[in-house]
Amino acid sequence: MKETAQLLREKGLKVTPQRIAVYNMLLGTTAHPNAEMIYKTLESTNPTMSLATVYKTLDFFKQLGLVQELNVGESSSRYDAVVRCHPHTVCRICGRVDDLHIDALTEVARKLVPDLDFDVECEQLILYGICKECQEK
Amino acid sequence: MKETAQLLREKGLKVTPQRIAVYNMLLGTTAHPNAEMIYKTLESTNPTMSLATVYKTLDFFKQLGLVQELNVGESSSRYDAVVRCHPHTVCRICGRVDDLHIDALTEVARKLVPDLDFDVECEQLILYGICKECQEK
DNA sequence: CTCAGTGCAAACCCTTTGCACAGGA
DNA sequence: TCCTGTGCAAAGGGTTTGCACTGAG
Repeated sequence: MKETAQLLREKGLKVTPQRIAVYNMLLGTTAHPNAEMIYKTLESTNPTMSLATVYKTLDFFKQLGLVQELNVGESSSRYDAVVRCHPHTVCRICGRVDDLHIDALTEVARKLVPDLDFDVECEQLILYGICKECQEK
Repeated sequence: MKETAQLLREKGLKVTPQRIAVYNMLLGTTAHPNAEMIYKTLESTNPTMSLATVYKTLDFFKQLGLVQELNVGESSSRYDAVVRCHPHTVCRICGRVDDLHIDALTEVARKLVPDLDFDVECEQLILYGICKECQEK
């Protein structure tokens, strides 16, 4: 994708096939993959890609604010190209992680917080439970 | 503490000095320590205690619902003897983790959720930001 | 041409596991 | 006594690092 290359270039970064591949992969999914999943997905199209590069690239994007790291209690981190704070649901049966597009939660959290002696930069809401598919089984 | 021993006994568990020590340590702190911190704290009073036992004990308590595992994005998990779902603040400067006793947040989250095809069992809200002490520096 | 990015393997950290011994019930 | 819990050391999984090579600018 051309846009990704341009985005990186604008930020003054070197544009490499690996970086483009990782970022595009994240843009094209809502599955909140971890490094391993990203690596496996890109393996076929980018045969020389290494897992270490995936980690380095993700870390790099994170510093730049292009990518968000998400920790839902698993052993490995998941990644999201949507960097705006937003709530997630995590199914404890199948493990799927979904976005919740309910701004109200974030707004309420923000309103209740000013009384605290705490300067909130980002609020992370995770709902643990059972997803629709797993309920039906 | 006698209560801890009794609590364990009621649940039909063996009462060992290690289990009592770990549970009491968690009851007596609001610092949300990780396994390493618990181990270091107990080292002086329980010289034979091993880190592996701390892990095993914490895992055991978790299964029993006596302790809650908390993941705030660090490499290691933190633990809390308060098992009721409640929000936390995490300072990105000093790393301290504090409890937030604002039920309203949880209630709002619950109210907004029924429309979803998702059966929520526990909502976890983490506010990332800067604590009072770190703001003052 | 230069220097940052990549790929590999080794190192690293946190956590779990296997196994013999110790100590609660 | 019996069996579970403990402690040690080794293994395990995810992530990071060191270093020589590659390739983008």
